[in-house]
Amino acid sequence: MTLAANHGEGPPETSLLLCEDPAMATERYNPRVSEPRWQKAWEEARLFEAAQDDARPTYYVLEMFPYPSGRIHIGHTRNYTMGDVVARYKRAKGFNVLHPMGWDAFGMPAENAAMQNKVHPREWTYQNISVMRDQLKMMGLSLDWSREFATCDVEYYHRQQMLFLDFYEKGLVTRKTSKVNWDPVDQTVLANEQVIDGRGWRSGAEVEQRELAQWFFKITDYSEELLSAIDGLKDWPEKVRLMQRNWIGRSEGLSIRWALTEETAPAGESEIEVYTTRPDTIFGASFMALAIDHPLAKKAAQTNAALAAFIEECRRIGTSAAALETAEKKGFDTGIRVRHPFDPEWTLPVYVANFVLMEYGTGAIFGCPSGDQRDLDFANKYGLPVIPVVMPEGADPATFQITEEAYGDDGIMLNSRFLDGMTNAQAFEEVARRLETATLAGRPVGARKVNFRLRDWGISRQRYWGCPIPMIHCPDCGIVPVPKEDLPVRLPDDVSFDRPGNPLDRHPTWRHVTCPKCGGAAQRETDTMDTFVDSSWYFARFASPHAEGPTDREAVNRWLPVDQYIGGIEHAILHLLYSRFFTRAMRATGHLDLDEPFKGLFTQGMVVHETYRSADGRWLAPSEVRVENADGQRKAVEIATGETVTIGALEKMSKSKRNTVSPEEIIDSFGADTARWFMLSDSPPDRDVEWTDDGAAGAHRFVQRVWRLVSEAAPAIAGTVPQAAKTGAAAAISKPAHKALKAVGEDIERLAFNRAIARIHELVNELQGPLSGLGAGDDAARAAARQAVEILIHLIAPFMPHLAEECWAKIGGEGLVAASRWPDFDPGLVVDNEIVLPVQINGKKRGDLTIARDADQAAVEEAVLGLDFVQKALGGAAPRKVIVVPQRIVNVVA
RNA sequence: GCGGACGUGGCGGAACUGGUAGACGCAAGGGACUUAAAAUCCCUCGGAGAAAUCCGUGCGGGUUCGAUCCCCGCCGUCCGCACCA
Repeated sequence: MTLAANHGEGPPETSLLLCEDPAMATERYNPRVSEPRWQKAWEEARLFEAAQDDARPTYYVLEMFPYPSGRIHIGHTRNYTMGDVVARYKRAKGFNVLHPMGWDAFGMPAENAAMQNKVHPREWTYQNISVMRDQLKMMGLSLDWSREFATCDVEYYHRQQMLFLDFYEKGLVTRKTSKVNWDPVDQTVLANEQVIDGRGWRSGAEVEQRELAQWFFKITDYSEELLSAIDGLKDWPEKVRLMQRNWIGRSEGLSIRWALTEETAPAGESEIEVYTTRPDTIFGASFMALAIDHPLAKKAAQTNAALAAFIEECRRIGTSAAALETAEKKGFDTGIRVRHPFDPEWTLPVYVANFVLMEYGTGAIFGCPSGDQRDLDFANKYGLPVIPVVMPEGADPATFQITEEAYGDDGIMLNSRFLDGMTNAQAFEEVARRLETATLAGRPVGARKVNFRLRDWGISRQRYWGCPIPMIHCPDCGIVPVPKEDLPVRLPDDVSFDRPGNPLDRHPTWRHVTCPKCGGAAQRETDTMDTFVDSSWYFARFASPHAEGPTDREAVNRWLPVDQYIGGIEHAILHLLYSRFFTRAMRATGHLDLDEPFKGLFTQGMVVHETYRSADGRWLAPSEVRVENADGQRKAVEIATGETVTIGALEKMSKSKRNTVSPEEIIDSFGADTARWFMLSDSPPDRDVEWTDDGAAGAHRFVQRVWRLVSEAAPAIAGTVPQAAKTGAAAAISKPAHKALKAVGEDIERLAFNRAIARIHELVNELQGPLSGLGAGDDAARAAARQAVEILIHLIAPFMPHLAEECWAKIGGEGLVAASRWPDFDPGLVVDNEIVLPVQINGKKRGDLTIARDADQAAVEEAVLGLDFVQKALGGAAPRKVIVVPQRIVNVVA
């Protein structure tokens, strides 16, 4: 049955359930009544507001804040539930917890909505926020709403403009003309990170290359630091650390200056500088290749019409990044020749080639066909020499050849004069050493150089709904920053969205200002900032959301770094790298005193759901489908038509595939606790979880089961003083409770929520019997039961906070569970005096041995050899060996 | 092409540092209660076998008293980067 088909019927509301004894009739737990009640109680007690003047140790847990798209998605709720479990647990452990929430509220969907629905982006955004805030509140999240802000609040972007000006003063902002990724549909510039397979990440349109003057943050100033500091991020997933390392892309090589021959050099040119990571292969060089934008290529084209035509053709074909990736490797011989740095008699042709990138290295390469497949293809196409210079160890230099497949691995040098016989690593050093001391025009020919793949961060966006860049263009003074006292630069309200492009550009008055320097007529910068800027420091603003400056330094230093940050893997590079840069830039400008914003990072999996498709190809929502189980086969039927539906793969919930289940539906049917519990059970939090109605129903059964267990035990334990029992029958109550208490705490610390949940299930299974048979006379059992129930309530509280409060009230607990301390386990109760040791014979388990926990090795060995099945296996012979792993296992080798 | 992760019952998964493989949940089957249903409770649930027992963590080897875990070689799935010189 689908969830929505169940909707309405739902679980019985407050029906009375008849138990064996009518006097014990237990009302079903009704989340629809309980959950709002406890949410109100928490809010009134202001339990989740983090105090600045609190001596307890701080703990900052943060989930990536949502974009206010309109409704909370189920993926959000899983993310926030994880953070909430941590927040509630840490609070119970005595930490002063900061767990804030805000809105990543600038961005294009608001403008798209404005264009489609004639609604102002501001109105659309704040309306969405209001809806989504209510939805989040229904989840029972322990958030500090007093710190809430949206990045489109003028109070927030005002401070962001302050930061921009500070960064500018510090030299961390530049304006440069550069080739940018232009999205022709959204009419805006995209960062490299926003181009996926040559297409805009949002519009899906093929991205074009354009030359534009843009504002950049100089993230490359921190390339080395951002890379090396990754080693210190011990509580980050290895996967993310690796992705960041690859993205920064450090390589060590040599830059080499090649002299042009005098007779072929264009006027005023005398050399080409190339960057290589393989200087060892320099004797395998057979051509040079320049990017089409390389200054020398441009110069040569001035006097060479055919070359100019070639460059123009490449530019035309190569306007989109997608085309670049599939384009054939093509080159054009410029006629220019260079001299080999180790042999002035040896000259090489200089080509202009469409595959050389101006943005990386120096925009020029030397081609070594034998060591690089792309160079080999190029050489074969244009009939250039192929000289093998590196061969696998053990190969014969006399016969080793390269024809169709290049050899790019490590090996031994050949055909390389003074390098022959060296390893390529030795040859690298030798070439570097010699070229560093050789000179050309009075300067060294070669220089060791570290290169990075990372580019500066272009932040200009030709959009309205973003943070205005506080700069002014004066015809006389040039670029002039807006004086800080003139901030904020507010977005105008009266804008139109009837055309694509930037409404700020065509606003009648907004852009016209007087120059702060000369007082003359000047123009405002109409670009706004990339929304990734907004999310690069919001975590710092939460520490002091109402501070006059961007941060209150004392507060931010106190709370940061974020102890546990939780979000999707899709932000492994962009958002996290930008935030790491921003933190450093804010340190450099005196806004805080730390390097790394996020101490612990956790990337959670998605919530996925089956997809349903009708015979005529329509996607069907789960609520439109009934799934039946017939002869062990699952069958889906469209409710409206009765037609059979194809059950498709598990996919991320999406509007297009219609495989969504909304948080409201779930809360309506089962309550927030059930949703929270289900989303964290079964699947490990870093993996995807499949939303199934059966699973949700199972979680709800458990909610009711806990409620029944506690409320049925309540009469027997009300007014009883909790007391653990170490011996006797009551120990069967205390021991599992304390063991679970220890294990669940450890599991939450490790974010192993699925394991914690399994442990709680076990505890309930173990308590079921003893608690249902509680006699009035047995004081020890009642005291132990009281304590075990209190422990159980504390264990479920981070996951199912409303149910925990209801249970707590039921047994007459004082105050709120949300405000109470996590109980301490008794170490004496989590170990048993007698243990059951598995006994193996030749590595296979053949039986058990029950023995005192502290029995020494000899005693264990003796007892094992006395066991019937051991003696039988040995057949009277002495064992060859007996391995006793203390408190683990015994292995008898026969 | 480069880099990485993963592969365990019908399903999601557990198994800590090399020490009882399958915890816990879901699904399924059987039973109890009920006029009936729902709810609840009990039992079964990797494969073969009547049982003893044997086999079993993608496949093939290896190390070890002992391997889901470590090593070597394959196969498969997923992810990231990708003309990076």
